[in-house]
Amino acid sequence: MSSPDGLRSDARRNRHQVLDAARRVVLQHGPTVALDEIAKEAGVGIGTLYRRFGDRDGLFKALVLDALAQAQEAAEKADADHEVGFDAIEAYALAALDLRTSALIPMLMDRLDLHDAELGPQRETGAAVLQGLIDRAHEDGSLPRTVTFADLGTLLVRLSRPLPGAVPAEADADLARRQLRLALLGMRHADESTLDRVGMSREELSSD
Amino acid sequence: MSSPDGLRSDARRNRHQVLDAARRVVLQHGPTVALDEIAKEAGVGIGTLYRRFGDRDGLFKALVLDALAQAQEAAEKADADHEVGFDAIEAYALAALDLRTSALIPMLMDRLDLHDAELGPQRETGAAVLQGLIDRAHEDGSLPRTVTFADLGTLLVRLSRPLPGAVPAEADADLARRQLRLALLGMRHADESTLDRVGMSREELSSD
DNA sequence: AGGGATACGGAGGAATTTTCTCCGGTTGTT
DNA sequence: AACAACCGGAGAAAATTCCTCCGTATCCCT
Repeated sequence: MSSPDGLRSDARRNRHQVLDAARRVVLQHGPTVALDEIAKEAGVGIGTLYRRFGDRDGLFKALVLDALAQAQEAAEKADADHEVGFDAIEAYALAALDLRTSALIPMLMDRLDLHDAELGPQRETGAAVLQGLIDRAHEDGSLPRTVTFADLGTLLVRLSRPLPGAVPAEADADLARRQLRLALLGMRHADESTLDRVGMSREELSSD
Repeated sequence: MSSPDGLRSDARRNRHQVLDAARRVVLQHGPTVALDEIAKEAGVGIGTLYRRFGDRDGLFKALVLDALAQAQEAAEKADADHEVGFDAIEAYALAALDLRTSALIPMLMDRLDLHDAELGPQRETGAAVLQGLIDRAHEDGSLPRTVTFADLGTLLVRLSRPLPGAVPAEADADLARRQLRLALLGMRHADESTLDRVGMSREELSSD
């Protein structure tokens, strides 16, 4: 037991494979997919999945925690690396697209306990970081104030979901990046003829 | 029996309600939803659904045929109404967003028989009309040649899918329209710094 | 308004799918 | 080498979904 998590090396490897497979499969088929499907995609027996995660909700919680941590790391890096607010947003958005976190979380929303002691705060922090990037870009004038959290957040959700049908992952990712670039270009130059009013805030998006 | 389809008035009304409900529910939950779910959303007994459509594939075929016809009508109107190619595309895209046809068809793809005598040609024609709009916009210079069928088509797919999670339909549609406007603005002004190469053609998208 | 044809809802048994435990065998660690 | 940790997946139990059938309701024509 040379590792901090107390897992044997094969167990740790399998754990990661399951988490990776779960991300792909859930994004593709939604939160009701059979767990066997995930195990198969991970190249692992179904018993291994249950042993490691307990049940469906346990797996999903681990999945979201993992994804949130990666996204937050990307956001902090983007924030630190770029002087201009808009450039930080662009860097973060491209990274988030690869992780696909933005789509994963709302897809699992109704199966997740948002008052969970770990999940709640982590999720709150995750959203706050993007909000921070947007505020900065508003303030330095690199992003029009009509473009808001809801616009950017849900754009990432839409672009992060795999296309329905049998589209190769490579083509899908390539198209998503192109579409992100186009939308960002649009955002940068949006005036009142493009968007006739200010978009929704973070609060409006989740409550209303 | 005063009607051409030989249906009684209540039967025809129910048929439409089922088709409408199916569109919403399939977009939200994918092609494997329980048919009971669709019947419930339509406010109709499960027996009525089976009586009218035979089975799942029968329902889906009718659904796609219906959606394709509406989309084609919208495309032809957009084509006729606008002098500039780009404007026609914009008009069509906004209409298609309301219909959500673009997402529906790929979602049902693997359950559909594309060699079906009705489905095949109708689908072919549907795609050809959008291709025609794009060609026109390329030729009159209102759309950069780096932006292709795959870019526009899959953008519409992504924007047409309802957001995952419990987002009210009204907010979802509003966000989708904003995002479409932003992306179109980006497309209009895309140069080689935004898109470094030409996108995929219709053939490349479906085969590769 | 009456009568026949058409259509409706949904209960419930059959069929399918999904869950999740258990244990004989394997692999990693010391 | 020896022990503990881990693995795969068969298969019984549970849950879900399908889809027919029939007593009742609605429509449409005369």
